[in-house]
Parts: sequence; C-alpha cells; structure tokens
Amino acid sequence: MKLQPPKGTKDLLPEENEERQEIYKEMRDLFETYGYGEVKTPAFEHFELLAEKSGPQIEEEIYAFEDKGGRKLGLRFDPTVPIARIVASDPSKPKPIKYYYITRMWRYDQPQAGRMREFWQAGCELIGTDEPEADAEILKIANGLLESVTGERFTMKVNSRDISEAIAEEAGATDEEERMELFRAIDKLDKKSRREVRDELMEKDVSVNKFDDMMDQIESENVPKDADENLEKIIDKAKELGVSEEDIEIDLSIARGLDYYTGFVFETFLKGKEDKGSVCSGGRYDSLIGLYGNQEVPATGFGLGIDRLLEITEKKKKEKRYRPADIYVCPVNDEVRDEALRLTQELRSDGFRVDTDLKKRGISKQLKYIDSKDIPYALIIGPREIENEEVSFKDMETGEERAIAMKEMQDYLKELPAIKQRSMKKEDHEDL
RNA sequence: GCCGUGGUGGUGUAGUCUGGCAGCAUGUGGGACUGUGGAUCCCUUGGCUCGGGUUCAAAUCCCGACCACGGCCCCA
Repeated sequence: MKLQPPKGTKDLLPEENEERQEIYKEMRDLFETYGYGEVKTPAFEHFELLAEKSGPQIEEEIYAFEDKGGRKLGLRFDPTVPIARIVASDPSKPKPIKYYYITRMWRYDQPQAGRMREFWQAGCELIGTDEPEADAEILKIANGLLESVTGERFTMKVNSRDISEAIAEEAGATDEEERMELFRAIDKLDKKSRREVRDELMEKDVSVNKFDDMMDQIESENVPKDADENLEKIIDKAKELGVSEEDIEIDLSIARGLDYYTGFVFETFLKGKEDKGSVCSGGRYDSLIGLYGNQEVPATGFGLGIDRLLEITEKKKKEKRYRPADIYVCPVNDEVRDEALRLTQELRSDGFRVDTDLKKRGISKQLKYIDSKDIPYALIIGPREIENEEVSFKDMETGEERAIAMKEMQDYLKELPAIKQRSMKKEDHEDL
C-alpha cells in the first residue's frame, strides 16, 4: 500500500494551508474591490469542449477519461475555457461580465521546478468589452495582486499580438505553422541563447533568415504604427490606474500562448529573479468565446500560478507552527478534570480558542505538549485554585505565572496580546 | 516521452566507494519523579522504495520499475 500522494501532487497540512488561506482571503478582497465575483466550475468538462480550443492532441497533456456512461471527459487544465463556456451558453448576460477564481487545475506534465500535476491558480476574466481601459484594469489588478500578496515588485512585460504578427508579416513568414514556430523560438530567448535557438530552428527546418529578420525588428524596437497605438493606450491607462512606470516594460519577444490571445498580452517577472520565469500572464482573447457560441464576445484576463508564486518569493513562514488553540487548560490531577473540562467549554462558548488535556497526562507532559504546539497561554487548575475561586495563568513565552480570579478571567484573557491580535484580524476581514 | 541526480524507522542522518550483526539523533506511545519537571531518567515503537540478477553473503554491486528533485520537449 503506497502512502504517498500520486505523482505530481501533494498534501497541504494545516501549517501550510493556513498561510494559503490568508493569501486567498487577500486575493478575494482585492478582486471584489474591482467588482469581480467568484466562480467555481466543475473539475471536469466534456473532452470535446477542452479540445475545441487546442485540438485533440491535448489529450496527451491532460487527464482525460471515459466515465461509466461512456462520456469522454477531461480534468480542467485552464480556467478560462469553462468560463468561456458559461458566457457562450448565455450571451444575454449584461456586459461587462467580471469573474474571478481561485482553484486547482490538472495537467499531465512531467513534474519539475514550479510544475505539479495538480496545482493552484488564481485569476480573473473581464468579458464583453474591447476598450483599452479593460486591458489596463487587468494589468493593474495583476500588478496589485502580486505586489500586495508578496510585498515584492514585479515587472509587467507587455506586448501585442498585432505587433508580433506585423513583424512576422514583414519578415515574410506567411505560413501559420511557421509563424507559431518562430514565435515559440523568440519566446525561448529569455532562457536560451540566440545561437541555441537558431540551431533548434535549423533542426526543425524553419527559416533562420526569417527568425533573424524578426529579431532585427524586435531589437530595433521599430514597431508598426497602428498596432503600437493601442498598446500605448493600454499602458497609459494602466499608469493612470496607479501602475508605476518602472513596472511596465514593452517587450516584443513576449509571445507565450499566442494562438489563444488576439491582442494585448503580458507576462510578469519578479524583479531580480527574471530567470525563474513568469508567475502570472494574461491578455486579450476576443475569439475564444465565439468558438463555443454563435457570437464573438471580446474578453481579457489573466491567470496566476499560486504554487509558483509562493515558491519564487520563498514565503518563509516555515518556522511558524500551526497553532490549534490560544489557551490550554491544564488540570493538575484527576480530581479536577471535570472542573477543567467545564472551564474549557465555558471559554469556548465565549469565543476563545481553547483546548484541554484529553489523554489524562500529568502536568509535565501537558506543558510539553503546549510548548510543542506553540500555544501561548496555559490555565493551570488544581484543588488550590478551585478553593480560592481562581486559576493560575501561565504565559508560555516568559514562563511567568499569576493568579487570576475566576470572575475576572474573561476580561483578562480578552486583553492578552495573542488573543487580541487574532480578534482584530477577524474584524479587519469583516470590514471589507 | 527523453536526460541527470537521488531514495536507510514519522522526521533528520551514519553506513554504500572497498558486500560481512543497520547505528545515532529527534519524534510518537508508555512510565518514574506525587503542583511548574517546558527539565531529567527509563522502557517501548518503528526503517534499507519495489521486483529481478550476481554472490557463501546485498542497504551496499548490476538491470528494470516506481517516486522525489532538477533539466529537455511542451506549455492552451
């Protein structure tokens, strides 16, 4: 019996999950500030729907299976497809539609750095408008999300499919397949040298001359006029929304996913760690929804790899242990166990996070347990305390101890730093 | 799908080159110390990823699989 999770998956235990829940909460609040609503779509879809966008060879790269009714299904590998399905199925929804998601996805990939078979992605879609303001909003949300969650700065590298297509046109690359190969090659340049990329193209029998022509244009930043104008507008609007100048960079080599995007595209890199690759990318996809319905609906959006984000920013809360309770009630011996249990329950109904001994252990082992769980306060109760109608309060960090009268206890506990902090945090969330 | 490195109690490790009783630490569980011992001491628990091969003998050498980490391919 194998006890490890399947290849490319992992368990999230309370320690790590607690940290993530905080991040998700922050993300939700931000999306909702901009008027987006959360959607949850099924884990699996009709295979046909998934294949529509990318062709049947997608089967090699995802989890696809047949159910007991003989339906061909596949696990979601991209959150945009189900959302496009929803919109295509009801084109009468008032526009714009603003949806966001925080969810897991699956791809049948070879696991490696920043790539799991099951992984988490957050993102949003803004559907029903093709104005530059819409793309600017997407850029702003992505930027704000990255920076507020990590406290780091990111470079938003932007480009436009129109520009890339115009460059390809000028280089004489007319064949669709050839263009894709060339874009793919250009996109690799952040990881590979120009020579290596050229060698690969030669092996694939793709014209190296066209590649060189395109590179010359990209490097000269001699951008075809019309295409450029719209991108400039988007950048201007994003700046108006508060994205700082030095966070935006036009990079004509950004080409990832071009067969899906129709206009504006962007990728984001953690400043100083550009070699780790993009953590968040998005852009405009005006023809996807039309694939599923009988009506073209313009749309823009982005997706963000949560696991990858946490990995490259090294959220270093490793030493932070999961704290199952703030207060632990320690009965000193068996005589007072019932009293301890009563006290515990009373505090719980007052809203404190309280635990007590359920293993009939001695006080020494109890203190050791409290310490190992990072619980900050202990209430020691024994015959002496009961007689005086008090408890011995122990601060686990300092080791100091003092007697608190039973009736004053609630007020005293409420004012403790670790407890106050938690209830304040709760209120903060409720305000938003 | 391909390539590289690795896999020893729950966790961290020694042992692998040079085959010869699998060791240490920590954790878990129990106990002693009869209310501060969050200590200390004692006991217990539990392991060579799996399958073949070589050998008198395999954690150790060889082959394969699986898994992990990293890279390639691909990335909608």
